[in-house]
Amino acid sequence: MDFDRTSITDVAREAGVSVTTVSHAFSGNRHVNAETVARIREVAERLAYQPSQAATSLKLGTARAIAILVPDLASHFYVELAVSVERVAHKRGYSLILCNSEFDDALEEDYLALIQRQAIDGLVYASGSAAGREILERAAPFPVALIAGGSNVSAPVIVGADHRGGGRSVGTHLRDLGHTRALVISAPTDYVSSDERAAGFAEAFQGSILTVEGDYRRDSGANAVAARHPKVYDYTAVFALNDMMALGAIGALRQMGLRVPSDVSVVGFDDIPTADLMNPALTTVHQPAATVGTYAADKLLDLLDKPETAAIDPMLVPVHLVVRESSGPVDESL
Amino acid sequence: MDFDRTSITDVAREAGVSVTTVSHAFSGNRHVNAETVARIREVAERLAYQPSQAATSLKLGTARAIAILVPDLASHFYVELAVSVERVAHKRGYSLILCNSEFDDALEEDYLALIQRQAIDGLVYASGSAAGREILERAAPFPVALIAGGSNVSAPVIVGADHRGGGRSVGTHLRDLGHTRALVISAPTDYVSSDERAAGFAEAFQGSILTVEGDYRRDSGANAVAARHPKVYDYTAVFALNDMMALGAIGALRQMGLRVPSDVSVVGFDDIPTADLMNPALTTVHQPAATVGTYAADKLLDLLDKPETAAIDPMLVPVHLVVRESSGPVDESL
DNA sequence: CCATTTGTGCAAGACGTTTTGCGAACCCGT
DNA sequence: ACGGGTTCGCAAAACGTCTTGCACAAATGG
Repeated sequence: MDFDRTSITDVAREAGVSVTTVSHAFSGNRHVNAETVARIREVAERLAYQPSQAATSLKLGTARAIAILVPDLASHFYVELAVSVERVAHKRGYSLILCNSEFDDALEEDYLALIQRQAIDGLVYASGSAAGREILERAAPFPVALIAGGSNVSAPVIVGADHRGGGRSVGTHLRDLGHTRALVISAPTDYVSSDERAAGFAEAFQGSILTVEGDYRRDSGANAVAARHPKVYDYTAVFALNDMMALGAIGALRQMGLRVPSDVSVVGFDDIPTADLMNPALTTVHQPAATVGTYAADKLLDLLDKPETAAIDPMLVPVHLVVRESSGPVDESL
Repeated sequence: MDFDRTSITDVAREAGVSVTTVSHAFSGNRHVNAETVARIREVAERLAYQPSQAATSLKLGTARAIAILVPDLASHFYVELAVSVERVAHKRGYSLILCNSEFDDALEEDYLALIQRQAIDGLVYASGSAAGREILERAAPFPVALIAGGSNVSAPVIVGADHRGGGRSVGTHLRDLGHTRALVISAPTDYVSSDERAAGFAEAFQGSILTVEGDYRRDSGANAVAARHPKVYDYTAVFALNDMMALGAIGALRQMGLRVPSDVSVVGFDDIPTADLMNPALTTVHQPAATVGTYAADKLLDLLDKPETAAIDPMLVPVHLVVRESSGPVDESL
């Protein structure tokens, strides 16, 4: 297929030096005359020489790559996370391998094999499944940045948005509006971020709460309210654990002839890019995904690039409630 | 740091066989007794052995990885594309390296170095920049799947959505509605997909067209119409080359006190997941991103996995117009 | 002019696999 | 007991890079 790849030997020959010198010219490991370096650089450029990834990787024991493992790249938060992680990885000379588990434990396990393979030097783990966490424990001293951590798993880098605080601010908001009975559309409970959001909400809301499990998708939000009519299950507010489900809920509410927010208020979580364009504009919790991703990636790469780096304290990134039109005071006339 | 990695030698010792046999047990390259294979498998499992990626890569000359290069992962189309490509890659035993050029030619060049590095076996190139294409030419016989191809660049796999057809259907739709003067909010012209959309539109619309260049973001859509008031620039319809700009345009129109679609119709492109929830619901062109991505990845990997595969004819995936509420007949009373 | 520094070459080993030719056992049926 | 098949070990080479000890020349300093 491909016959001739330009190797370090070719560069050496062309530049009239030994491979030793070429190698040192790049690594800086041994002093090389400035002119020689320049000449080598020029030749390498001309021949489009790049050292074989596999060879350097094998010799140096480093892959110059990290991976990001997310449960659902279709979700806005994870996209923004991946983008920000990719940006710092690239800036620091690492490649980013994308792993999308789609909430499937078996897939997660597949991806985690990249560690044993030494195909990656570090991992940004943003999929909070119980199974995955157990696996992470096994991979013990491996450099991983845990996103949306919380709980009892330890990792060299832990950073997350303040889901509990976010949930709490939603609870407060709704309670202040006069609501006392709410429906929360939750999500698979082995994902800590969901648990935290729901727990924070319960803490602050202090009213009666009915919980229906969703799966983060629009349909599940719609189904949740469709199966529990507000009038019969008696609630005036809905807290969906993400925006998509909130949107689904609003749609279903509409179809039932109910108005948002005069009949029932709906609050989401994430603040997707079009949340402000909805009708009504969605009240939701804004997550600074890029901040989280950038911080996680930077700390993770610090760990890899400068071994003298100490362990880092867990970091909690604040979130904030964005009040728009989908939430309002309870209609006393009811 | 890490002292002991379980190598193939460890597995051999533990299973009481030679490394030769272990290797053959996995590769199937030489017949090995079924019981022996089972024992080796069991031991490997127990020791959590995975062959070193670097070593196999070096020996076999294959990285078992491909990359996807997109201009903007924040855009819905590219996310869906990446997700579908990742799915196929994983299913077929490849890793996917994410490259987000952010419309920056320098970054593209960085990423393309992965090819020389032999860090990837193939590439899904979805960033239609002129510079990138020129680079691709240099990497000549490299297995690349070109997305949104068109134009004159050749590649082993070419697959794209029918942007021209999509643009055409928008043109037809608007013309049939009675519009004769339109504003198109375009995008950097060295990206072929944009050119195609605009060209198709012009073909079918056959009215007077005013073009303003945007950058695919909401703001640029808003700015475009803000700078050209419909009443003074005299148009009754706008075609934005993607949904985000269309949404921006609608917002700006609103702010000018104009109604959509009774005063001016707005059509987008992409059909983002919340397009149907807008107010008004957005008329747009649906792109089957997953179909494109799956096809591209499958064909690309066919090329890598079975060398006997012949070159593939370019494939054009049909798109379709989704008429919703943001477009309507011209108001004759004006 | 001798001592030191600077710049480089040479050769060899290592990283962990995969592959291959050459046997050497062993089992089977006859 | 013999030819043929099955199963496997051994040893060596190879993939492309980095590293290192030793050597040697040229340039520099005193």
